[in-house]
Amino acid sequence: LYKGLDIGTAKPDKQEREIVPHHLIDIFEISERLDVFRYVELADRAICEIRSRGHIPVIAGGTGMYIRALLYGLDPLPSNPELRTKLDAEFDSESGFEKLKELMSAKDPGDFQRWKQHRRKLIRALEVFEITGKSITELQKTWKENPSLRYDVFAGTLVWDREILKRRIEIRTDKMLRSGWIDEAAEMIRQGLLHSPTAHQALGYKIIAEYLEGGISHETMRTRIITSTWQYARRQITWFKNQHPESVPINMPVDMEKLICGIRRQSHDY
RNA sequence: GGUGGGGUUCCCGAGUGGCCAAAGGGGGCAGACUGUAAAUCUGCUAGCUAUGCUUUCGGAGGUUCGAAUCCUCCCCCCACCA
Repeated sequence: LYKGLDIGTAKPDKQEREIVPHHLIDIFEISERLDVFRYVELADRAICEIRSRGHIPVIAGGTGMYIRALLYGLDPLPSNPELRTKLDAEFDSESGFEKLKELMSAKDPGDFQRWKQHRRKLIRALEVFEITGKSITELQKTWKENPSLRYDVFAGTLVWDREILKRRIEIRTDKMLRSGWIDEAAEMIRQGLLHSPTAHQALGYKIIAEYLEGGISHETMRTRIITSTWQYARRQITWFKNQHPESVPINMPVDMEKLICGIRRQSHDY
């Protein structure tokens, strides 16, 4: 989605994009704040446009929450950017967290119990509570109790053998570092990546920043990127295993045929 | 060769007689997840025929009712001196 984070987020390159047109790439500046809701709006629009041309859209990516939100929808929870900015300023810090807990345990004990260790979720719950006077848990019930797919999809979760996956992450990291990731990161940091609202969360850039400041060696940086990527991959495994009943496992690389057949079937349905 | 410091559970690292299968961190494993999600958070992490037992704190002995902790010898590592 973000401009500039080409190597670090492993964007498809020019050649790949000539073969398969990609959407929603480079549509945000790193200084922009992004969230699931906006993503779903944009993805819906892109899907609609692709289908209107008689083509089959393929949703690819590892951001579980975004994909689930696209496929199952979001409950109509309100948001208020100004209020949120205010709440963040007040509570999104070590010291603010204690105040937040006190406030929420008084105002909204249910959500407080649910998220008492989780600063961000508690702030979001407070935001919703301030706007609606209701607990976010209460308002999320529609999705929880009656999840239904918004699109007729064939969904597959790519599953690699763990040892092979680890090895692939290592190879991928080295490849990215050799392709100039460090220079890219330096440039992005110069443009304010570390203080960006959401883009700074892209994996690896903060670790590279530490290396550039001389805090850690090249090898330590490399190892940490590999470890974080691996941990992220594990979170993805958990997510897609438990949050996507519609998805079938595609054992890589042997089940590629299954994936292709699934996509073909969709195209016949059109 | 001499002096000083050190060897702790997968790793780093605390523990200097009982409350120690051993703090804390890392890693690993499992899980959560509705507007910052490549983020954030939670639980478990010696073994077993488990409210107890067995093995574990460099190795071998010893002191003690009781040792990761004290003593002796040995093996390795680091720093400084030569």
